[in-house]
Amino acid sequence: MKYDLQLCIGSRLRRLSRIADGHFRSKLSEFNITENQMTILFVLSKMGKVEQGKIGQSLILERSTVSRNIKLLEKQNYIKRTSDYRPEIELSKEGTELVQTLIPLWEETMDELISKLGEDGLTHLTALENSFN
Amino acid sequence: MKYDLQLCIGSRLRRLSRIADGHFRSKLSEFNITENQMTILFVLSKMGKVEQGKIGQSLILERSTVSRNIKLLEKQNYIKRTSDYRPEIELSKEGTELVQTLIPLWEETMDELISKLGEDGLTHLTALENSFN
DNA sequence: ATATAAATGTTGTATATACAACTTAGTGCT
DNA sequence: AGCACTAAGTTGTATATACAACATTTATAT
Repeated sequence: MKYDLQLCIGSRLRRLSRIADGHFRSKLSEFNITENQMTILFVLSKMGKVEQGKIGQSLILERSTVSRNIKLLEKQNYIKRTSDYRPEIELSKEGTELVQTLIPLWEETMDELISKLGEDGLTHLTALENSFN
Repeated sequence: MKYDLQLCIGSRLRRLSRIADGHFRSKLSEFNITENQMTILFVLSKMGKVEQGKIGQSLILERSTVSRNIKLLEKQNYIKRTSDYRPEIELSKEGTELVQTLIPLWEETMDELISKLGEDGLTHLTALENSFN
């Protein structure tokens, strides 16, 4: 055996992502929103009015994942979209307000995680990302 | 804004895990097996005959996830389990053979990923894990 | 020994993700 | 204009995951 099976990079990253998600999710329990949807709202908050496809490009999410999330967010009136086949998406007033509510919670979670990861943690994470690109 | 929204540790780890999974998955296309199931088979290969719950403890997987995967693996005769309420699980002959087939493919993928991550990559990953524990 | 509590397994529900198939729209070529 | 090609959105299917509800088994307390 060249490597120990415990070293599997796939299962380790899956686990890390489950842990991080759990932290964010625990802050979201009172909102009818998932971590992933929060991320999409944040991206929209940054990008303003954009084609749906841009969201996936920005987060490297599959088209279908974006499509379904957009539908869920629209159902809750957090986003508006034009009726084109390739719609343009933007936050609604409610969505903008929700983002303002979520940001402090998100920041708390980031504080929590960064205090766990330590100063170097983010550096390690960035290093991993850079090598994967 | 205390942090840039792009820094979100949750979405970044989700993305890293999607990338790594993609590498493993591309090697598994000819097998009727997922990355996660492969990991479970590998754990069983290490642990021998164990209670189902030990699998989840080892991989930090939810009971329900383990339960469903065990069912899928049993359907393909890769594992055997006792008929108790808390069954003991072990690889079948087919499962053991599959593991032997998968190990070289898994090693190739690990080589690929490690060549991307570089020497320090694994160190970074380990550092992240240690701080999350 | 029996009742209660704790641990574990299963199942239902909802989202996340990948991938394939299909739809629709836009582009370029002739 | 008409046709082929491409890009993007949607939907279906299957697994991954979380969480809740429920079932079963084991442990504990009296």
